[in-house]
Amino acid sequence: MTGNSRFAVSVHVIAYLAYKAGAPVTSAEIAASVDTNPVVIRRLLSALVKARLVTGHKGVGGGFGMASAPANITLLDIYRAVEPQPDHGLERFSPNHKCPVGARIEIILRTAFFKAQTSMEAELARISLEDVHRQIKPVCTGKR
Amino acid sequence: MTGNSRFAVSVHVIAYLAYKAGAPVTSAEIAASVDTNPVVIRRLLSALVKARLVTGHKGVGGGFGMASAPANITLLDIYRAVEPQPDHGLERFSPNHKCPVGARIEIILRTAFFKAQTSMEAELARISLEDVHRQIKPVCTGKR
DNA sequence: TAGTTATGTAACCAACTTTGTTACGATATG
DNA sequence: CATATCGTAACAAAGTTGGTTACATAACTA
Repeated sequence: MTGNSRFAVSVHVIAYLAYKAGAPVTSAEIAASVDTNPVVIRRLLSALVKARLVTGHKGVGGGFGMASAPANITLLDIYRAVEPQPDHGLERFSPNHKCPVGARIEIILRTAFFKAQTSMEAELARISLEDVHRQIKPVCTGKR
Repeated sequence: MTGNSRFAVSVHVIAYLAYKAGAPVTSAEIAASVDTNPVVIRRLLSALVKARLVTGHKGVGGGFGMASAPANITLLDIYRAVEPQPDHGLERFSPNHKCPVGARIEIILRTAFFKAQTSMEAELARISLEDVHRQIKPVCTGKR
């Protein structure tokens, strides 16, 4: 049970917006789909709006909607919008620089983590919201 | 300050063992290099011994040492030894399955996370402890 | 065998993170 | 003006992490 669910929930949220494309969707409605509190959803949507992935409107008849076509949004866009830069534990890692190992290990680890992270992000960039949406649609339309 | 430092510290620990190759090294000595408590080091070493990356001996003249040549150990071996399988937040994510999005999103996310994780691990597998050791050695030997 | 050194691990604590919740102000609609 | 909705602060409960103490176990030395 390590880490947080912000990214997972955010993908769900945007997938829901794509699913309900057109009409504005309230945080309460999305919360019902995710099974959580509307404030949790609004917190994430706040970050997604700042990243220009989503638009939001207050007041009667307000709610949220996609800011662009699903084909133009990747999972990496969502990941970057809601997750801080991972530090892989280097924040709380300050070895003894008087030891040759302690003096050099940080830059070595930074380099390794950067490669690993870059590779992971490239994989997320290969998946678009359209890919996600395509796997949800059939349940509602096809099959009769 | 997200995540933990187990992997980072573990790489430091094994790099230190490689650096001190031959003689057994105590948890207290490693702790001085990492700048933490010996128990923290022994906790990680316990996992590394179980993964057969490291050997340990009790008693006078005891301590830890590498179980194989640095060329035969990759960062992925260390990662798997000390980190649990990441769940990317799916553990605490149980959407409403009555909603078509909630019903399908879990498997979609699982697939995406698996690809991302696999890609990241492949990158860690490309870095051996010998690569790490090579970047530490020069400080102690060369340059005169 | 006694004394010393070192590991193995349990128990506990403080600090931090994460999520859910209440509350309330701001804003848009009609 | 009344209502719906967002935006965000404040707080609590539960879990994670790293540091610390404590002590049992094991191995070496004399």
